[in-house]
Amino acid sequence: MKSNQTENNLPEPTKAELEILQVLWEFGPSTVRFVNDKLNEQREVNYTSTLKQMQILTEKGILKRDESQMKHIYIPVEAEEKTKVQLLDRFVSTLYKGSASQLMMQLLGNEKTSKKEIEEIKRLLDGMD
Amino acid sequence: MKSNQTENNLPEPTKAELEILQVLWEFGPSTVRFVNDKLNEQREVNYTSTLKQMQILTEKGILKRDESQMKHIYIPVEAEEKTKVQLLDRFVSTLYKGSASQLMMQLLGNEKTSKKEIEEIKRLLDGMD
DNA sequence: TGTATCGTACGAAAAATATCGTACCTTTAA
DNA sequence: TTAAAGGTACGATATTTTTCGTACGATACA
Repeated sequence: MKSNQTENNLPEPTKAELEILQVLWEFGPSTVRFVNDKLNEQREVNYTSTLKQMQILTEKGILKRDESQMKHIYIPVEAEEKTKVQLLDRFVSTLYKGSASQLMMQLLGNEKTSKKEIEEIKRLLDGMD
Repeated sequence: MKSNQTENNLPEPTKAELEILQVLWEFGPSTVRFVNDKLNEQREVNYTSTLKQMQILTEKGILKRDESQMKHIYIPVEAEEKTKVQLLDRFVSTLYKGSASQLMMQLLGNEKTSKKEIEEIKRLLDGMD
C-alpha cells in the first residue's frame, strides 16, 4: 500500500473527493442528500456513490460527522484554506520545483488571467509591506 | 469510459505520467532507459513499467517517438510551458473558481513562499506595464 | 399497523492507473 | 557463430479510485 500522506498526516483528497469538499466549503456542513443534489447539478451521480465517498472521506479523517440525528451531518476536519494551501504546496513543488514566482509568471502570461486580476494582484502586493 | 480531455484535446497526464514528462522536460528527448534511471534515483521502478508508461503516453498523443533507431527516442509533443499552463488552468479553476488573485493570496500567505520569492514576483509585476 | 419514503451500511463490481513477467528481436563481442 | 546484454511488445496482474446494488433500520402518515 502506497500511503500518500501530507505533512499534516492527512491523505490527499482524490478528484471525486475534492468535488465533495468543494460543496461542503461553499455551503457549510451538509447531509449526503444535499451534497449529492449539488453534485447532480453538474453530472449524474447515484446517491449511494456520494454516500460511500463521504464515508471514505470520514474514514480517512478528512471529514467528520455528527451522527446525533438520523441524517448525519458531514463537516470538513480542516479549514478550506488549510487544505487548499496543502494542495497548492504540492502543486508548486511538483510542477515548479517550489518556485512560486515561476508559477506567477505563468499566471501572468496566461491570457485567461484578466487585466483586472493582475491589478488585483498588484494591489495585494503593495499592501503587504 | 470517462475521457478526460483538455481543451487541447490531449488527455490530462496522470501522476506517474507527469513524473516521466518532468524528466523529458529537464533533460530533453530521451530513451526509456535514461528516463527509468532518472526515476530510480527517486524511487524503485521496473524498466518495463516505465517503458509501458511511455508507450501509453505515446498512444495518448502526449509523447511521440523516433523509432528510426533501435533505442527509441521519446519526445513530448507539447512544450513544457503549454502543458503546465493547461494544468495550472485546471488547478485554478478547480480550486479557486478561476481567480488567479485568490491563488496569489494563498501563495503570499504561505510561509513557504520566501521573502525573496515575493520580491521576485513584485519585480515581475512592475516590469509588466 | 402496514407500506411508502428516506436514511445508513457495506460488499462488490467497474473503471482508471500502475506495475510487472515473459516472449522475442538486435547488437555486441569473445 | 553463439551467448550475453540490452532493446521493444504486450498481456496479465495489482492497486487505487469510483460507482453501484442490496440489505435493512427510521420515520411518516394513510
